Amino acid sequence: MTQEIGRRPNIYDVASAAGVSKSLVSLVLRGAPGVSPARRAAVEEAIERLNYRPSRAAATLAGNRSRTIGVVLDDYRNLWFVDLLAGLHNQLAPLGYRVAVADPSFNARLDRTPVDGLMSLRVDGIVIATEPTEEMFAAVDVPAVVAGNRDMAVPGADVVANDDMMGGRLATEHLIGLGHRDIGHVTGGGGAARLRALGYDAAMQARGLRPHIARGQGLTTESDGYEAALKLLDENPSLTAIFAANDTMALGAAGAARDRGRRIPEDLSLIGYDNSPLASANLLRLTTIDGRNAEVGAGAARALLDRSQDPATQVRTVLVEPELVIRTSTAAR
Amino acid sequence: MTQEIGRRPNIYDVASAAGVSKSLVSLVLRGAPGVSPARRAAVEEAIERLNYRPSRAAATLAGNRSRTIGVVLDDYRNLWFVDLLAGLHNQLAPLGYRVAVADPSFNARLDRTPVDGLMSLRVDGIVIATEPTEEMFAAVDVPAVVAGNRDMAVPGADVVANDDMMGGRLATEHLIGLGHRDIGHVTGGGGAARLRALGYDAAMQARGLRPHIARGQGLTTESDGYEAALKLLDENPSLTAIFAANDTMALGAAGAARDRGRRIPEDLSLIGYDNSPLASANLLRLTTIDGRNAEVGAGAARALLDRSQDPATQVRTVLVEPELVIRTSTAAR
DNA sequence: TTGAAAGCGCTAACAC
DNA sequence: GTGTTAGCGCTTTCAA
Repeated sequence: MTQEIGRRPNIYDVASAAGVSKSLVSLVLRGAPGVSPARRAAVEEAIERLNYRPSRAAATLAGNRSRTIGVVLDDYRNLWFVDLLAGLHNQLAPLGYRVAVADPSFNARLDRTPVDGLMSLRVDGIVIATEPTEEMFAAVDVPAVVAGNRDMAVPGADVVANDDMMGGRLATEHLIGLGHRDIGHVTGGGGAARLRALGYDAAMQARGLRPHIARGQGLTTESDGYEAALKLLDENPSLTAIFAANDTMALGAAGAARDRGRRIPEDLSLIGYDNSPLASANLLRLTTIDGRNAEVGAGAARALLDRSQDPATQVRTVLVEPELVIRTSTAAR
Repeated sequence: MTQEIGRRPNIYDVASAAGVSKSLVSLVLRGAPGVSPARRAAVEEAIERLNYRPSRAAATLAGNRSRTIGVVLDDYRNLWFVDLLAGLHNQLAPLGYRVAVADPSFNARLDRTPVDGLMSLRVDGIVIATEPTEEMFAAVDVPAVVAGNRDMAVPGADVVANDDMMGGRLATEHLIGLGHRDIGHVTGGGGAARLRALGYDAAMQARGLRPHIARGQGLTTESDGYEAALKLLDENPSLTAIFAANDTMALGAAGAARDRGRRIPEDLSLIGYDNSPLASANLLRLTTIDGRNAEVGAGAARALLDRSQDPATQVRTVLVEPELVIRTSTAAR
């Protein structure tokens, strides 16, 4: 053991411990074919014995690519992204790619936008899972895909999303199918909510029903849902059903219903959107629309890989079909 | 503009565009003092014009440190970590450090443990915000701190946590103070839950009250809380209050109460733990214990910085005092 | 199938 | 206050 104490082993240490050259070690690390089993075993044994971990910094620098995909997230509090990340990871991990998450609220002050941090990491692609800003996409110069429907288009970026308008229609038609006629909608800010509201509106109009839409002060939080639902219930006492733009707002709406003495589903049917962990909670057992975010994530990964192979690919939009998930927060009138 | 198209600008490009040497650029990047205002402005202008983003890979490799702190997270679904990250970030960002998150469920298959990935990133320190495993801390060779109380101790790592036992006592004493005598506790797996249960037990014993503890099949999820609370309510119909080991389990308990026809707080008082976003939802308005996770995060950051300055520092445990947050899920008997 | 050697873009120590 | 230079630990030709 000639290795100094305290120094981290590097590829040379492994190579000499295994009695091979460092290129050979590099090949083994990347699982390249055509390395003799004996040498491969020797290298693996040396890696294990020295507790060697390759430096990603060196690999990124030398290879001029990080094998990392960056994801720009909105807010950890809204759980819709969990399946998105899982879907991304499932596609990407087998190819040796990693996922790095950037939250706009963190690492601020170090970078002007979360994208800056990812560019400094030399990510090979970016998934924008938030409402994009001009500043943000000005900084991007790798393949990018926008996950989810947004108000603003990012030039040159593919879009992979669930079909929010169809989802809004599905939700509304479910309520209509249960016999409801006075159906309110609780909406918020952002492209997805806008489309869900359009779907709601289309379904109502198609049946000649009058739409009732309300929104809170902010975006799509629980308290926005609460506020908006109160407004709806107070202005339209005959309402028998509410469609909330997402599960978090539906939680708020459930609070409003409770505060107005309306039982769910006996007095008021409630449907959400996202099929987040919240929806399956026993207190809510919320009927909701599943945007199939894992498939959105997988689609985003594929779009990124396609585009990095051929940057000139036509920009496209991929829409995943949402599904109705029936629980017990909705009932026949 | 002699720069090739397509190539990313590097520090040389900036230097020559600004008419200075590359060390000067490096100094400006790190905000070093003692650079003349004129040259600093020239460098900043060049950075802006070329849209230059320094390569973190190169900086890490050359500087032999990444200025990044790694955080190992449990599960995105449980929101207790949100404030922890904020606290970490607030301490670290002014010093130019970044935070990288590793989720055990992601990036699996690439690494044996999430720690491997962070070591490959050459993080300067690690915050373990999950139940540690032997495999995990065998791989760590940078300063480490465990955030939160855990079953297993990590040798050489500081611990920063809220005082879960005191919190358990606080919660229980709040209920006792409201006149409750038949108080049940819903618990789960992990070190924090164990200590919270001890606090509950101590408070009950101190008043000569008989403890009733139940747990679900799994760890500390909503459905575990639901199951355990059902058990509690069915076996002890005289129960007038429940203390749940965290807010997520409290949500489950609220579902169980509803299913057994118990109104909160009229028929049953309910208290949670964590003061997560869930607790402030209007449907719950949950009285809870605030573990002050932002301060835990800040403490973890300080512990890491202290230890990297002097690795021989005595290992210590820092306990943050939890606080009772009263909402309307608890009421006098 | 394996080895040698040239960088990748930066930091830090030192010289001026 | 500013410039020069030697690596950091890898990947990637290219040759053997």
